[in-house]
Amino acid sequence: MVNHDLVREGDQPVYSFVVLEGLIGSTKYTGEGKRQITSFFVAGDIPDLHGLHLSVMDCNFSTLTPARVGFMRHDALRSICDQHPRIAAAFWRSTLIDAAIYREWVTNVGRREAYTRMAHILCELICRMRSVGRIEDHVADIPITQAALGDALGLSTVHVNRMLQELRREGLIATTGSRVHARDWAGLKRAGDFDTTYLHQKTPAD
Amino acid sequence: MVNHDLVREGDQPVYSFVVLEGLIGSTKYTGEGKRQITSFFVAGDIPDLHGLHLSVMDCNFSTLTPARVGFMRHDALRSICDQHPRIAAAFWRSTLIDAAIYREWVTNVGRREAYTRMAHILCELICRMRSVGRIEDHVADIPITQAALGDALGLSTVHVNRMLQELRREGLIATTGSRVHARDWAGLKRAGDFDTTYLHQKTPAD
DNA sequence: CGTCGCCTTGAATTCATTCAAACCCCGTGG
DNA sequence: CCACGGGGTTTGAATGAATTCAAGGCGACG
Repeated sequence: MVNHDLVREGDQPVYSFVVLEGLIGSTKYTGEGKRQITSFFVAGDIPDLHGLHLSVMDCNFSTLTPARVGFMRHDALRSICDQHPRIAAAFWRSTLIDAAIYREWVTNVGRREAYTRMAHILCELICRMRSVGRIEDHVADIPITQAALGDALGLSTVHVNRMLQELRREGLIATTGSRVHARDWAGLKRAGDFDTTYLHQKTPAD
Repeated sequence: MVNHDLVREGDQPVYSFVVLEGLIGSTKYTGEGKRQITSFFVAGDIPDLHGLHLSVMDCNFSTLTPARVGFMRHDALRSICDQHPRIAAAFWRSTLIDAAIYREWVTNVGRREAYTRMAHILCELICRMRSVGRIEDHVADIPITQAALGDALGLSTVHVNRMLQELRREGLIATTGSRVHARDWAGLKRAGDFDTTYLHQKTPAD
């Protein structure tokens, strides 16, 4: 159920999919076999809309937690786009926000140190889950492994573990099982050098 | 002329622009003031098409070398898109390729070590310049500073310098002034763990 | 009750940064 | 014509952040 590839690099899919439940990641592998998660996708997102206009996949989409998705044929999507330019524009916009998130990830991985990076990604996850109603009282249910977090942050599992400990020690988060509780949201944002602008949320859930 | 911001984070521009000459970078700054270049744009590219559908800029666009650009009003572009769905689709496709490049950059910065990372970015630059006819005999004229390369790779200037030296020592590249010569293209691609797929070039210039 | 996956811990190592200084090329002005 | 600066490159040494390796613990599940 977890780490299941829905689409693979090199594929030429005729379907896109929408996330109904769980967490999906777009992933790439280096020649050395190291995995990088390049973005998360939460309920409501359509991760691989780019397949509509790019014939060959340049990344994989895998489940990071148990998940449910719904598939949609490309030809159906295309005819919807042709007939309803507003929807086409909305799809386009959605892919542009994905790109904005990728940009932020490059910055996060390239220029922030591990502790800040960790806090930042938690902020993003919480914001995005909140905007689709998956957060209650700053508590997010994210049954993602520390290894996966490492793949998203470009860090080793061991170091992810230490950074999480430090965030707990600082009183910024608490974890019980798969739940992450943002105990000090303002502090977490500060620690993560986090600014929601890049998410382009209509209601800046903050 | 260099390091000139054409557009700034937070702006709500009414123009997009096309690169006519030179190298443009999309950049972001962390709270600590560190710069990350999240992508390059070469002649023919339209870097900030996303401004068409996202009202506020989440990154800057700066010149990395002396450059010439041409501006285009958003309302003009929008009416072109409305009247010519084929052009709209081409624009959309172009932004999707940008996103694919961002994904690769996340991977490059997150999971490849400095030497490989450096080789990889040179491969990308050379491929993209070649596809728009800016390369003769594997020689690229890229008057970009090592500091800028560092900002693109998430590395310090000093380390960029050392990695370039190593690439020279291995006989993969030669540099004279601002010219980079890929002396051993196959070797450089191997060293950079480089696969052109993500560039989605129609004529895989390789 | 044993096993498997995931989390945690410590110590040694490595990769990359930082700091500081020297160098080089090139354009400018005395 | 040469001294002067300035931006960019190069070098070495010391430091630091994160990885790797290896082992142990913890909890869920068959």
